[in-house]
Formats: sequence, structure tokens, C-alpha cells
Amino acid sequence: MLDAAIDLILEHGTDKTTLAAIGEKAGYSRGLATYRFGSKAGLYDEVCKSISRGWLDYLKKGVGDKIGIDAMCAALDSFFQFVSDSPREASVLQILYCGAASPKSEYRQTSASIHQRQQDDVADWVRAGQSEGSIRASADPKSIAAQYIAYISGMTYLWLINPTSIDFRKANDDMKTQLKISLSPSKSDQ
Amino acid sequence: MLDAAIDLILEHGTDKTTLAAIGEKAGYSRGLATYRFGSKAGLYDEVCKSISRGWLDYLKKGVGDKIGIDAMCAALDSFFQFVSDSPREASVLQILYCGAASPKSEYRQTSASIHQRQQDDVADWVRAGQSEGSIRASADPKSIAAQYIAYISGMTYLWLINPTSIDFRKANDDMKTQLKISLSPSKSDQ
DNA sequence: TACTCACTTGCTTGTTGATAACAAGTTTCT
DNA sequence: AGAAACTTGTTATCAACAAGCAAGTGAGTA
Repeated sequence: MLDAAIDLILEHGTDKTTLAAIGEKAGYSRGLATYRFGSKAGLYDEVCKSISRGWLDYLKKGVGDKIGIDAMCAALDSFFQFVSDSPREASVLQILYCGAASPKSEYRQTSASIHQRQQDDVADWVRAGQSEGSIRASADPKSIAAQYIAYISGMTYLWLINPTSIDFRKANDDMKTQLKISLSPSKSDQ
Repeated sequence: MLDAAIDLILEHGTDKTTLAAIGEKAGYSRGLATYRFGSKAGLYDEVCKSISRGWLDYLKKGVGDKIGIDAMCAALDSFFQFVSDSPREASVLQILYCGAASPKSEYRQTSASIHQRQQDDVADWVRAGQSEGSIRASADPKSIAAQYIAYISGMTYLWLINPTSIDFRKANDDMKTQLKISLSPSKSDQ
């Protein structure tokens, strides 16, 4: 059922996908999607959570127990790989995140929690990097984390609305370079 | 009419705002919004263009004929000021941009064009900065521009779904610091 | 063991109210 | 008169819900 939803969202967008079409595409009746998930928003919330779980697994596997700039670079690589390996899931996830921006969206909380958690993880990497001396002490972990997550979110959005305009691989490579330059301890910090 | 649309989008989101409500809130009949704009997407496209024009004026006024890192920092300041002065317009613009992420969205092109144009402007600033020697020659203008626009877009999204989690002023100050560190010519470039 | 009745689960079909879109009118202005 | 601005009438679509059905599951009884 969730697979059918992903297909239809990709094809028609969230608005023009109907619960009846999702149920029927999955081989059931027109009413089942509503029955199982309660509402359209409920179904999208489940799709969102389901894809997010997949992405977080990907991320965990790629980052392992790295910290500091290494972790941030590994996460970028994981993200690039996720988008390359599962472009459908990545697209739908971004589409759903975007849907969460609307006031009264019933799955805004889901998106907010996921983004918050990711920011917290990044902030931890930064703090650990500072402890071991690989990241300059003057950097603010929370601010760096927000910036980093904003970058990934924004980049995915730009890619979604105009895929040809973004060279993801190059952008990620450049981002890694930037991170190294801007987070390395400067001589005055040492 | 566009004002009424902004109010209702802020209150109920794009999905749950009805064309009838927009027409009536503006003091007309339930049918006028459809009549004038052809469709819901057509109306949202106009709202999007209208707010974008306002923001671009703001931006032009703030940046002037600055180039290089100065222009990028001034644009960040303008953006912060726009969000502070016109949070309603800024929110709605971001909500509409998000709506453009959905496949078959009838105003995706509008969003794509605006983002592309902004990227092109930033890339020009970077190239000009490189010409005058204030930005390291090894930076790739298009890549830096994509990164910069992605940052702004992503940050606005994060602010929208969880306003309390983002300290916009601090984030912008830190971003300016980052830009200066990562784009300044290194000794090896000089 | 064999029977059955109450209950649950998973799903379908019937229905209603809301709403986007359009068509046909009506008013207002020049 | 004629055009432009606006309203009202109507239809098709769709989310949401309610009622029903069918295939189990399990406890109680003889």
C-alpha cells in the first residue's frame, strides 16, 4: 500500500493522488486506504516515517561511529548515495517534507522531529570534534548543525524542482571542502 | 484578493484554503477567485510572483552594486530583515515554494525560475569577487551559489516548521563568518 | 472429538458534504 | 450598446465516515 502511494505521489503529486487510487493500485478496494490510515494525512505520515527509517539506516551505516568533520563528510556521502540508489524514495520524502510546511499539516510534527533529531546528531559530532581538537573551538555546534541540515534540505529541494540544475556529486564534494576549510582549527585557536 | 489569500494560507495552509473563502474574505462572491485566476494553482502562482517581487526589491535595495563576499553578506542581511519585517509574506512564500515541489505542480516553473535566477546572481557575485581578488580562485561560482541558495531555502524551511528552533540572526551572523573563512583567498592562492 | 455461538479482523460498498471548475447569467462602467 | 467585472447555478470529484460482509479465532458445551 505504501509502495503504491509512493508511485502515485511521484506521478501525480500529493494533491492529485487520491486515496481510492492508492487502494486500487495496491490491489484492494477504493476504501481501504482511508480505513487503514484514517485520513490522507495519516497515510502520508506513515509513508514519511517509513522512508525516513530507511534513510536513517543508510545514514547510520555510512557514518558508523565517526565524529567531527569525518562524520559530516560521511553523512554527505551517505546522502548522495541514498539519492542515487533510491531516487524515488528520496523524492517522495522531500515532497512530503515540503507538504509539512503548510500550516495545520497533520504530519508537520513528524518532519520537525526528524529534522530536529538530525540537527542534534550533527551538533554532537561537532562537539566531539571540538573535544578531540579537529574542529575549531569558536564554532557554535547548534548553529553549524542548523546550517548543515539546512544545506541538505535546501539542496534536495533545488534538485527536486530542477534536477538538471544540480550536480549532486560535485556539490557534495565542494561542501566537504568547505566544511574542512571553515571548521578546521585556525592558527589563533591552537 | 491576494492579501486575503495570504491570510488564509497562513491560517489554514494551501490545501484547506478554499477559493470560495478567499473570494468572500476579500469582500466578493465565492466564484470570483476562480474567475480571475482560472484555478487554485493559478491564484497561488500569482501570490508567489507577487511576494517574490517584493522580496527581490528588498534584496536589490540591500545589495546595491556590491559584489563578492560583501554582496553575499548583504543579501543575508536583507533576507533576515525581510523575514523580520514581513514574516507573513516570508512564510507564505516558503509555503508556496514547498507546494511547488509536488510533481505536476502548476507553479513549479515559477519557483524554479526564481531560484535559478537567484543562483545566477550569486554566481555573478562570486565571479566578480574572484576578479577583484577577494574570493579564492579555486572556488566554483555555480557550486557556491547553489550551496548559498540551498542554505537560505533550507533555513527558511526549518524556521517554518519549527520557528523556535532557529535563531535566524545568529545563524546569519555565523553564516557570514563561514563565508568569509571559506571564500577568502588562502595563502597558496595568492 | 464435534458443534456452535460470540467476537475480531480485514476488507468492501453506500453515502454525504465539501469544493474546484465551469457555464450562464447579471450588474456596472464607459 | 458593448465590454468588463462580478455573481449564481451546476457538475464531477473526492475525503471521510458508516454500515455491512466474509473469513477466521477461540471459548464453552455436550
